[in-house]
Amino acid sequence: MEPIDVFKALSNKTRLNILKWLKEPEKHFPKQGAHLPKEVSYKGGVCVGDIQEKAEASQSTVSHYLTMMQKAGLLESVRYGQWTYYRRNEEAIRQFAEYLKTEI
Amino acid sequence: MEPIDVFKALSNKTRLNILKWLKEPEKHFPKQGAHLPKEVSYKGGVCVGDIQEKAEASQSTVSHYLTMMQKAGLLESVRYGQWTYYRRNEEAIRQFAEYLKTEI
DNA sequence: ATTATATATCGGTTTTTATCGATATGTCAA
DNA sequence: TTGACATATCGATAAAAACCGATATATAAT
Repeated sequence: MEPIDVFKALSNKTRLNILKWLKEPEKHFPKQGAHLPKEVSYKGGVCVGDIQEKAEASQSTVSHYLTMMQKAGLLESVRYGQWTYYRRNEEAIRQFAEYLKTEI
Repeated sequence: MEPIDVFKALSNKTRLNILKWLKEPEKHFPKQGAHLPKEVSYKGGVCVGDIQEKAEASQSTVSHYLTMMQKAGLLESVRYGQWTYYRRNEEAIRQFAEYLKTEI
């Protein structure tokens, strides 16, 4: 987890919003998990399409954002069928907050 | 203090270094305060020239960096004669770390 | 097999950021 | 008041990021 990459990922309004939205997925993405059979639930995960709809940017842009945030360590993902579900990587985020507090 | 501006300011290696160096000015800037009469000491402040030397970038670039970091709220400055001294704005940095921990 | 759907990747254009040298501004010393 | 120095700002170019539509890939349904 490179701090610089995390700072870059967070220095964009839409990406910052995505991270915040994913704190309360059920609140911001009402139809969350609609495509998932219950036995494969991925807690807190939201599919790209739902995020795109809310973010109001093109499909390719949002896909790119999510990849970038994942590479930075802020998100993790799982693919179920044709959907990719993204959710926060809470442990990495916690570590980053800790890094900021002590090292910066 | 706009979080986005802070993230942008921190998403550059040199700027991030400057912020870290200023945590221990006496360690990283040996001749710190050399131009200052003792009665006007500005605790933790380092002049632009010393920072530039250490940062190994042009004078205009470093000056620009410092201005940007100040606008973001990470630094504060005072002018003494022909020198501008910059130091960390610890309270703002603490607030930002707190924001990150609770809001992000 | 074909079609439909979701997501990822590609290629290109526009916008922003990085970075420098040159110049302006402000201060000090002779 | 002239000259030297520190810093800030300007103007320009180069590099990187943003962003989109088009296309590729993977899965699912018919």
